[in-house]
Amino acid sequence: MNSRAARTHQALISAGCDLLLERPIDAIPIDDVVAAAGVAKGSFFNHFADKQAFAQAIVNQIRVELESWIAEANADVSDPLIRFVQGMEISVEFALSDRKRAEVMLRAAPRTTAKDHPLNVRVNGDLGVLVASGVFRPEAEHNGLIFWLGLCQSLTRDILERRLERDIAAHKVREMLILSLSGFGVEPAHVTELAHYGEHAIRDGIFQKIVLEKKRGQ
Amino acid sequence: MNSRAARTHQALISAGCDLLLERPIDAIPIDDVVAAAGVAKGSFFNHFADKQAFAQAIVNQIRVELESWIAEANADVSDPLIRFVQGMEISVEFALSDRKRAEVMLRAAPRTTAKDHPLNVRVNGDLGVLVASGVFRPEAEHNGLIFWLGLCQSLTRDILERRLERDIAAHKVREMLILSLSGFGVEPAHVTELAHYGEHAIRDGIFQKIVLEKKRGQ
DNA sequence: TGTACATCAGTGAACGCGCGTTCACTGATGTAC
DNA sequence: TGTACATCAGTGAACGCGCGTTCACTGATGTAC
Repeated sequence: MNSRAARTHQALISAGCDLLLERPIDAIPIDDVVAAAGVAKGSFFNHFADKQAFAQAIVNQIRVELESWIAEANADVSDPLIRFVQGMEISVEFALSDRKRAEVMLRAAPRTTAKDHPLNVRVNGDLGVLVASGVFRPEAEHNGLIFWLGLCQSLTRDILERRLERDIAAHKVREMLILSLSGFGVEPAHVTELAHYGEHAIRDGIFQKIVLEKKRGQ
Repeated sequence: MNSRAARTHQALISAGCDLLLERPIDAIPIDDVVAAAGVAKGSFFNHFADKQAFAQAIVNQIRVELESWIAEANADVSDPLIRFVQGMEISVEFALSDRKRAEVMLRAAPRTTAKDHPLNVRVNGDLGVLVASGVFRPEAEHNGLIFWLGLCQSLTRDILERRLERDIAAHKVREMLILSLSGFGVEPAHVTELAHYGEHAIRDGIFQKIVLEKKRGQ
């Protein structure tokens, strides 16, 4: 795809993303998309088979980005518990530094609880290790994923809905980590340490670089 | 409203509910609704101003039902912790005995985390009492609601998505209660007791009567 | 580097149909006497 | 209880417009020589 085509393609995706913030895809006429993107109506069909494929493409692009962020943040981390916790932190960073995309993704693809969903398979593996090694209590083995995903999603939604500041969000991450890691049965001293670390990771924006780099790179 | 009108009204709502299981409201032509309800197209507009009002009416009816179930189950319960836990159990019972409505509600109205949402205000009050009395750890005060709602919703979604049997769901409730109540800081012996009670409440369907009574009463 | 040609994306007017909404008419239900 | 009338919901054909999709044409980009 040459650069002109790439520009048009991205303009449509971006415009679609903006519009998806306000209303569902079925309530968005293609006229509105092309007007916002500044291209002719016919161009839309050079790039997407139909409106559904368009919506799919938008959500896919976001999902792939999020996956790549998580992969990058966890690239050189060997402790499964740190990887586990960083998943929450990346999600929160996503909500803070790329609000529009985060909101569109949360709305369009309510996170499935399936263990074999691409976003979950890594998390679930780490969870198994943590139970096997006795860091997490045995009850976490089968339902830990549902537990964890539910509260990560709830936390992210709260940050997005209430447009929370970074500092407030950081504090919230600390408390959520205390509640959830205690629930998993992690030893209290370790919980405090991880929660403290998590709060500062968000407050200091240590994952911000990852998110913004990828955002610019497109 | 006379009985003929009431019948038509309910036929439309029921048909709409069935169709909402498969696709979003914008993808459902009114022709399909009236065909499924067995009434003429014009009747639709005797009852609803437009399609959006129709969707709203469906979700409202479900929300009111769920609220009344929770109110009924908690009517003569004075212990805030029991009320709290029973909220999860009613949600699960809802998913088990009235799958269609539960699924439509979960899809249409992703539960907000707002403290003043009608469904949340009672829960949040109980939470405050539990923190003040030292049953829950202090970190639960501001973020306990998000934590709790997130995992209740995640649990319900899992049961609906995977069409879980009652026994499996009951076991899941037990484990989720262990994880979450431990997270809140409830004393271990009490956690075990509540989780055990919760599992049997679902397995024996003690809230089923409430749900089915209201369902039939309409 | 310049020219000629092929390819590929962009353009926007036109089409047409799906679907929301209306409305004049019919038939049922409720009420007055 | 029966009759006459008013009210109210049901009916479905007809309308019309919003919007998805097409297409013939234009202009830009890339390539061969």
